Amino acid sequence: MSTPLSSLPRLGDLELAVLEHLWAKQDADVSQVHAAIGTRRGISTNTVGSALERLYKKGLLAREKVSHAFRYRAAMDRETFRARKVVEAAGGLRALSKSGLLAAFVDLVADADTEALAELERLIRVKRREPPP
Amino acid sequence: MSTPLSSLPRLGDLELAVLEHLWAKQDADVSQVHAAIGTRRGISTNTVGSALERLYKKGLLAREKVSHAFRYRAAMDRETFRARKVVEAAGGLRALSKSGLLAAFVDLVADADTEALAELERLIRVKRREPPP
DNA sequence: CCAGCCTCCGATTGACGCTCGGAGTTACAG
DNA sequence: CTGTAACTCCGAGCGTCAATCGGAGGCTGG
Repeated sequence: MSTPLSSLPRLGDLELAVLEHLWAKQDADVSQVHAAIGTRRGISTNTVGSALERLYKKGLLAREKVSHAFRYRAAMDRETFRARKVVEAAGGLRALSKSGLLAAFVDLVADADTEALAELERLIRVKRREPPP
Repeated sequence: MSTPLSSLPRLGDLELAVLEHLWAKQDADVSQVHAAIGTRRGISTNTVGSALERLYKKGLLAREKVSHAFRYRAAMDRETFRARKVVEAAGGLRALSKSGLLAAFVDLVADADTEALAELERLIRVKRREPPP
């Protein structure tokens, strides 16, 4: 097990939107994030700043002082974040492998999209060919 | 798509424990659930009853009057519930199939458990052999 | 018919996100 | 070097939601 997988904190709507923006833009400061998603919501710059700071304290963002303002970026990429969420929702990796959940998961993916199933299979084949570290 | 996927309500700790108990025991009334998980927590029977009722109103439990007390049982099985949670966490089936999420998911499973990966592969092969309905 | 158990409403508490103002700090211009 | 403007962050108020439990009212069984 390479990742300890400390559980992800619960996120609100604004926090999610902010995170999404940073995944798209790579990095941004408070006013840029506010311009992108705060104006549309009619909220103040401070509110956006609070969300950024909350996310930073939760370890989901990294930041760096540039002149007198912080520049924020996501601490993990979007796919890793979502994948962790998925594992959490499943009740942990142990639950994933031991219960019938994998089967239920495959059912869902299959129902949605046959191509996704093929892609999943391909990914696994590639993965299994990798030598275990 | 077989599942309509109306989003699952947020559940608290007690509600989760109650649901877990009902998955294990099939069905139970308030005092049985309280005896099983309420006593350990030092909470009153009423509190457990409230949790049961909340879950019922959320549509996660079904119930049936037996004499003057309700008998509760889970409205969906554990695997279905978790699988829905997983889809929700992924941001919908669409996100699951279209983004790199599948790859990240495979990475996580692979890191944790090589056997799970093999099982996943087997499940997919079986699934792909099935004629699409 | 009535004592007793059960259900369910309502009140309270606590956690947490959203929201923003204001205090304190820092950078840059003049 | 000093003032102004911008930025950070604390704290307070509000809303939501789960947990908790008491009490009112209903239904059962004796």
